[in-house]
Amino acid sequence: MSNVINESGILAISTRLQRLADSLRKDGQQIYKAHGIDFEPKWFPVIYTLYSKDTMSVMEIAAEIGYTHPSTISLLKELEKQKLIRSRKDKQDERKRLLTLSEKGQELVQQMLPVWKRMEKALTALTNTSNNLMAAIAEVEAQMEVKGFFERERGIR
Amino acid sequence: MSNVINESGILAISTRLQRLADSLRKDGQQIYKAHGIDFEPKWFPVIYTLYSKDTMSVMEIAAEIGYTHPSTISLLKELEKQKLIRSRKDKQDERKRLLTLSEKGQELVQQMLPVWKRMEKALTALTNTSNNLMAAIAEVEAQMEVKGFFERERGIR
DNA sequence: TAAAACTACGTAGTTAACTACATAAATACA
DNA sequence: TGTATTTATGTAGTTAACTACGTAGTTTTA
Repeated sequence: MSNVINESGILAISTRLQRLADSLRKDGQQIYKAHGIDFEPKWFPVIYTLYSKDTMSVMEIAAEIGYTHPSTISLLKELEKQKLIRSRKDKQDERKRLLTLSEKGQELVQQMLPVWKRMEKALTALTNTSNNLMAAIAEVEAQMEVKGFFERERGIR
Repeated sequence: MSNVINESGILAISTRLQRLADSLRKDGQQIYKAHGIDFEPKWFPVIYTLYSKDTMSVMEIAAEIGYTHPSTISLLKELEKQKLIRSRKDKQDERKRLLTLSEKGQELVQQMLPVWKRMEKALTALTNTSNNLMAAIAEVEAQMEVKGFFERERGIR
């Protein structure tokens, strides 16, 4: 599979990253299902953020999970439909909408905590090879902060 | 940025991979534009494959680049619209459609070759940290072949 | 203190992949 | 040899992110 793409090497890195992300997300979906939990992997960043921080506005959540606010809003809509979160207007600033986990959301998190532990173990086993994937991602993210791909290419003599 | 997601660690790995893939693809777009080249990063796998193998059918290309055939077909459509590739029916097997680079496509590849070299250098500089990202991806892909995320989670005691 | 600028949120439409299903040609087999 | 199966391609609709743009509060400033 993918002989030419492997040969073309690093130029196809974005394709490879995408593919890996996809298959991990799909397996995640299957795992929740296998545990009888009605939860989508894409909801994790929002739910985990609200579990950690209790109450946040739309923009704060978006910044925290690193998504744009429209993407965040559509996730929040789904989560409200699932009754996993609740929202109310901020009395101090009427522009803001404050989000919290609902009772159902908190119960679901409690139910998921042991599954998250198992997933962590499985992912650690999967990715703890001689070049550690999580570490590599963090390192590349740091390199990008210093100087992005675009700037680097421009600087090649 | 993304404090809670970094804390939640490996569970958000698919989100992190996705985000990295996205920003590299976007920078890629900018780089082509900066060189006055009318080319989308997503076209790279197909174009590079046809450049290497000369003539291939739809299914062969899909298998080669690791995409589903509908995704491949829609890429091929765009590329035909751009007149970068040409297609003809296979005389031996009337079901098959054979694709090749057009003259314009071959010229564009020649124009892109030096840019690809520069991109390779920039990407190598960006990703060659102590945990090498390309190596890490290859290692994790190999681990997934042995045993996927789903099977591993199921096996946790 | 009214106008300008900014911030928070929302909607519409796009993108780039996917799955599910349909059709036509080629091949296998009863 | 005609029917069933497989293979190659195509279409329709979905998904999960995005950008662009609009509106309504809040804050700054002339």
